[in-house]
Amino acid sequence: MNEFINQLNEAQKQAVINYKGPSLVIAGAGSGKTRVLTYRIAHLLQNGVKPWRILALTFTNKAAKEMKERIAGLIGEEHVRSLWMGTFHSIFAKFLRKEADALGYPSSFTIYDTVDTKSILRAIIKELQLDDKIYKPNSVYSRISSAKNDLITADKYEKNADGRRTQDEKSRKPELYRIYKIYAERCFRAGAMDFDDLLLKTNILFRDRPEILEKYQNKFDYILVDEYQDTNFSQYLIVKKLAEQHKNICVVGDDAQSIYSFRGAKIENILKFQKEYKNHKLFKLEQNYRSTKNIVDAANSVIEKNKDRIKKIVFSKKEDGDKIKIIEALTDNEEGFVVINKISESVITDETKYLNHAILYRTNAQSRIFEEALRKRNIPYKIYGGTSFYQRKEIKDLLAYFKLTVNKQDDESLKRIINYPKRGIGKTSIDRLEGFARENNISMWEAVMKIKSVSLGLNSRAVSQMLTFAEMINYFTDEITEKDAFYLGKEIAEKSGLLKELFADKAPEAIARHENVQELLNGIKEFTGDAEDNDEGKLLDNYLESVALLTNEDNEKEEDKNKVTLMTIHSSRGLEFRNVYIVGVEERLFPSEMSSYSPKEIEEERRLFYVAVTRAEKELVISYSRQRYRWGKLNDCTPSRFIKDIDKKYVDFHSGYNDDSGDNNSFTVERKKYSTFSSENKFAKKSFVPKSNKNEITTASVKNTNYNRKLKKIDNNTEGTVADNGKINKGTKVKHSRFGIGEVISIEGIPPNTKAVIEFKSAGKKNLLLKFAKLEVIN
DNA sequence: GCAAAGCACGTTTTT
DNA sequence: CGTGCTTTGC
Repeated sequence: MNEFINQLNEAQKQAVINYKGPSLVIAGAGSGKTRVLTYRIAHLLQNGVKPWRILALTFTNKAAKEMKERIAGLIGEEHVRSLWMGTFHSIFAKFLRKEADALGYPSSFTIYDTVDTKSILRAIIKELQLDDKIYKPNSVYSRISSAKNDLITADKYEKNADGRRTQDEKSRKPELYRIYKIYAERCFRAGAMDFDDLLLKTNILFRDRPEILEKYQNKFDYILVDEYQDTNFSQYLIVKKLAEQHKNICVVGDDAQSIYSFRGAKIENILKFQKEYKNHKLFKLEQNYRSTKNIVDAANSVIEKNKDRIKKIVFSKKEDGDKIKIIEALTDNEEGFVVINKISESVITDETKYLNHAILYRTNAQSRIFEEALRKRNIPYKIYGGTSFYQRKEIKDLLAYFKLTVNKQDDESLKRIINYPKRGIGKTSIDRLEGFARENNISMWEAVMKIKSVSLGLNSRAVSQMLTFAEMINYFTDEITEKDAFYLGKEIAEKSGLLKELFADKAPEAIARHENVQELLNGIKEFTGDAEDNDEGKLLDNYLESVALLTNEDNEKEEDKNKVTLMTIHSSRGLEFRNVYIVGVEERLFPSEMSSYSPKEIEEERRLFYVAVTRAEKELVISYSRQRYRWGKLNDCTPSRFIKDIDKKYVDFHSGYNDDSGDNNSFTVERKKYSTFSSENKFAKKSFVPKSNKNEITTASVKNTNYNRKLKKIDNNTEGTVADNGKINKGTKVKHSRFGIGEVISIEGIPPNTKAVIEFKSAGKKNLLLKFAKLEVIN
């Protein structure tokens, strides 16, 4: 009947065409899970189901976007537009705005991210005069988050409904429930919800307002959930309630790839689906289309060590392929060089392109070393994760202006910007304002409105500045419906003085910040498109809605295409690369030290390792180091137990790790190569880079990490002071305006970013960039 | 009220 | 080792 259905194997096909009633699709790694989901939706649409009657829930924006594109490719874009497809958080945020009234919230409620939440918690802990060494904001946060995900409200928590208070008392945090209570009240009063609230409040809404639940039950004929093994209790219950009416629910997932229990995901949800829906259909996708036999079999041999799992046999019909290479390095730096050399070799021999390579690590902190090594070799790369663009100070500042403009109750935003840029409103003034607001149960904004009629002992300048500030925000608010998001956003950036502040500052980091703000404005421009001034859905509040739940850049840029990928294993799930390098595979790092006490958590770490292994199509390299810096201290490391979990017949040892493997020579070779390159470094082997545009390659990928931000600083200022590099070599005696006299110990990097390590007589060892350091050569 | 300097703390993983 | 927060000194 339908052409595209014939592209599927039998199991996939069955999972696509049996769309009535509840179905469980267990999808092994690389077995075409997304394919089944997208074809199933396309099939539904072709059978006359209206797109707006389909709800498809994912965990990432990226997954939703990709699926939309693929469905559009199958049956045309017009069908896709009105699909309800998105993350749990974004879809239910939309519903909550519509139904906000029923919960006593404004429909323009603010969404707090983790950083906002933590800073509020920190403030509450302080107010309650609790010891923040015992009540660490991080652990308090995760405690509250976990309660919310289990649908324990602050009231229930106080009543000790599920024994949480007892637990807290045992761990000497008896006051936790009070923090939760105050936090919840404060959010409510500020008209704000955090991530977990978006799900919790949806549940409360469905519980307390049956007629609203019924409306949404009737709204959707078909419900699909991706990565079902990652749902927490709150999400599980939302899905269950929504599906009650029609029971056309299809959940897709893989218990072997469940890696988010730390944030409340319940692997049981997928395990108990079969009991819960008696007449369900079960589909198992077991053929892996991604990887060679060796890789698939090796992965199987690892996951077999886990007890908790649904039995399935993932298999590949591809060639056997190369064995997995295990590489030992002596230091973390060497690990970086060895891995980057491998990539370089593969690309030079024309076997692969940069985009075929991915470096996967357990923690974001590990990325730095690989960035450095890549940069030294002028290899283009992109980093995912780390501090998101939207969490940068300057971005949060501007967004705070937007938020306050839309929602005046938002105290957090007000505090953030009332004196930024500087208006002469000091900390004491703000504290008093806040104290007054709390005492009178009003928002800080309302307190400003009353500031003239009460005496808080503030100086008159602070008072008048506060009023001017409020006037400005009011002016912005008046414009919301008049101007589109881009126009108003730009106006706010200018009139607030924020752009000016950054522009006036010639410090390199201020320039980078200025550019970031410009980049945000570009993003708004893109959002607004070519819309006329007050088109529906193109206003500032609409933009805020769309941006609140974006964590990482979802828009891959054209220039980012041919680059080596660096990311955590968590964010790699669902992706595939020809060559994969799993790095830092050491005890206490992977598995993480924090999970090493509980067998359950070790199993989760093993699943994580399984995810990493199954990302590779053809070549897989696993590396570990014997020594590694941690918190500035050098530590000895041992290879991870997971390496031993792989059946030996799939593995090639390139190191002395395994004494009986016999061949230690190849590793010696690796190490020699590394030292050769590192010493020749200053001659910059540019021929390795396809287009020789120097450091711009890395500049283009400037995005996330702080390290990257520094790169950006440097590249922005190439016209700064450039020292005469030619004269400065190893051994040269130099004089620095601040550090005094010293001697150059070593030089590295490629001009104009040549770096020197200099030992100063009084100031000690310093790492300096020659183009910035005004050095005087002395004889 | 503001800048510079000192110090504590952190590393899981993310919507 | 870095970052960001708090304290200190003008």
